[in-house]
Amino acid sequence: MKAAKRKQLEASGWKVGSAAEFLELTDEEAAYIELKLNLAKRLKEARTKRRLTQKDLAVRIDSSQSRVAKMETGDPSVSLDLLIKSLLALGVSNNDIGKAITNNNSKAA
Amino acid sequence: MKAAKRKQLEASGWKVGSAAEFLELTDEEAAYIELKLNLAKRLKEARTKRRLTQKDLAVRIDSSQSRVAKMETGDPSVSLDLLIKSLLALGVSNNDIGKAITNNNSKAA
DNA sequence: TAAGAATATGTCAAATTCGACATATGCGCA
DNA sequence: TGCGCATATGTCGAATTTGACATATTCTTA
Repeated sequence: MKAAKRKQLEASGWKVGSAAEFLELTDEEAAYIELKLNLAKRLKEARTKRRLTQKDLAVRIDSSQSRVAKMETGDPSVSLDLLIKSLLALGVSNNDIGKAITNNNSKAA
Repeated sequence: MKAAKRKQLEASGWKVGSAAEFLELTDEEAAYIELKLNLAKRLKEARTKRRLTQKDLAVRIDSSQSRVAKMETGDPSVSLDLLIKSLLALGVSNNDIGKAITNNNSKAA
């Protein structure tokens, strides 16, 4: 795994105890995190495009600002369920959600 | 909402108390269910293609046959997290997961 | 049709994720 | 600099999802 990706993950709330521990991520775990971060990014885009604050969105989905913040940083404590339900609440279609997952900035799939 | 879709949802484990209650599904709820059923379908495809039983898959993902069955029928008690982690465990890529969500058999998005 | 294998359904205590709250950090701008 | 607003982080009891188990149903195939 590349250092750049590690940085991305760390910056996104994934606590990495040690380099060794980090490198023990299986492909499956890495794919899961990547998928989650793609959705997180799409959520932030959708929200800011609509000029809503995290608090605004939180009210819409009966949640809290802190949970929205965690969603957008891909915090391990948030589920894909909540992320996807939030995207739907913002009017993002299933098609666009699928595209957000498919659109990987990385080189390989 | 069309009767055909209602049938599909009922056949997939979504208990519908009454027609009236059913019709109160918001677009958002309908989209969520559709997305989940798309993943459920893809999971069953991936598993059967690999000639695994539900029990086989359950062992791989440290779960149980009954939960795999619920995943494949789109049972309300299973999260998108579990569904997606199971797909990844079968070697399905993020790209293919995105496509499974995007590939809607329905007319509109 | 009978028997066995695979899948589906219902329930429950344990584990995880939730919203809420407090509080910290960042980010303009007067 | 200091103030106001937006976002991030840590924690907690409540709510939801979990694997496991029992059991029912469906599918094969002999």
